[in-house]
Amino acid sequence: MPPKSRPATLDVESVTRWRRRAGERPDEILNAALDEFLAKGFDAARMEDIAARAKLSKAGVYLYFDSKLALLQALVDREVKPIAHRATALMRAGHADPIAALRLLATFARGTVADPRLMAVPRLVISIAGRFPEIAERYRLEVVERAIGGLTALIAAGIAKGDFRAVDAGVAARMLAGPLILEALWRHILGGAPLAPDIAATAAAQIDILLNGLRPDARPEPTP
Amino acid sequence: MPPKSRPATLDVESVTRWRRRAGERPDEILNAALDEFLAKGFDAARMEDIAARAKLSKAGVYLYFDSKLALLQALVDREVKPIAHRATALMRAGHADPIAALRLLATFARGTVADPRLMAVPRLVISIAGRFPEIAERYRLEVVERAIGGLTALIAAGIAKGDFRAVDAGVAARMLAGPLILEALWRHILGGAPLAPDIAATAAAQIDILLNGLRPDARPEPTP
DNA sequence: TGTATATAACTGTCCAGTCAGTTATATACT
DNA sequence: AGTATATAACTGACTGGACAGTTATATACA
Repeated sequence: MPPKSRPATLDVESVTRWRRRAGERPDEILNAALDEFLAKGFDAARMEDIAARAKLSKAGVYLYFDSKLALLQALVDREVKPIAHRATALMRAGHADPIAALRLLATFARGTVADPRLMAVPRLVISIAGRFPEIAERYRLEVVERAIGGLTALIAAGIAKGDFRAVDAGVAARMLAGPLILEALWRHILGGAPLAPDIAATAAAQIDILLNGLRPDARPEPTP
Repeated sequence: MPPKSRPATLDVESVTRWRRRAGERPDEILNAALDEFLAKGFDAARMEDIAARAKLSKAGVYLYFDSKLALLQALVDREVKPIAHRATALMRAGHADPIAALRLLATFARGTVADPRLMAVPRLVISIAGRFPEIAERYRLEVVERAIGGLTALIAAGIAKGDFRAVDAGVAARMLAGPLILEALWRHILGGAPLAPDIAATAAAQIDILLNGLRPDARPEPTP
């Protein structure tokens, strides 16, 4: 070993120390921020801890993001785009056979909702919604509104096609989505054990009730 | 102007200034705290502002509550007790005629969910759940778990009585409750316009689909 | 006079954001 | 190739303000 005066740790790390070009940094910082925000909440999360998690100094974070709030906004933006597209595409593809599409969706969506990693940003958005209504609204418009809208369109297509009787498509859509939201709230926010451990069975049970409720030959409830 | 050194406001208020006995204070402070917590979030809410809203000095608040966190806990406690009782009682009463009870519940619950005042504490709990899991868990156990449990029991009673076919009662319960949670999340947390402006009609549409789905003569979906 | 109720003023700590300076990589020039 | 210069990536140390919680003091009333 050459008689270098540098500390040993530097020798070990020095190979990769500056090789990392800036391109990857923002994402690393955002991941760190998400973890800290979820663990401590937006206000209680410290920029220094976020930086440390991203293996950076606090000042380093400010080279990429103007402020703590900018970090939050970038975080939501990053997740919003892909989800919205995926959801709408999936549902548009199902218009040909709405019944099959609903069956597929119910299982697929339940799997999504059970995954803590995928639920991280929604959780964050909900927790900060009171303080930053613009962020919450953006999320609602880009994600929730699209999802419910697509689902409603799918059921409306089923009604037009004669697969379902003429119920309020929006209400039916929310009878599919609502229980999923409830499950997500329960598990990931209120910290409960899964309400429905068997994803496939639960999805099947739900779709069974829903499809029977939508059946063309069912007689509508008399409104007393 | 008389050469009094006291500020004028004191003279005006002094008549009633000390008359207020301690009994009412805690509630006033809790109401003020709830408002501030909802407006700014738990961390950003300032004890001084809470005190001012309750027409007290900051130190005054500390005569009744030990800390900011104690305020939060007291707030949740205050709301938890009555709600849990009311909900279970309502549902137990309906076991004789589950169908009628579900119809009633759907409309009643939709009205509840539409009321911002009643949704204030749930909103707060959700927003702080990440930071204070014990509070969230307590709320889940005392309120959400009881509500879902009662609803499930009601539907199970309907199945036993022959009003409904033998579906998974828990799933059916969540198909009633889920859309309500979705509506609440939408309106009160994500700041959307009401998804369903006409409460009665929406409740009717939902119960129509659900009851048809539960009908004893419906044929169960084949699970492919 | 004593006790309960209240407050103004204070203290100690915490942390977002800044800045002056350092180290690694890239480029220009010989 | 080697050396000088520029610039990108990064950091340690600091500041200024905010705010939870405390203390010393005042008022009301029995």
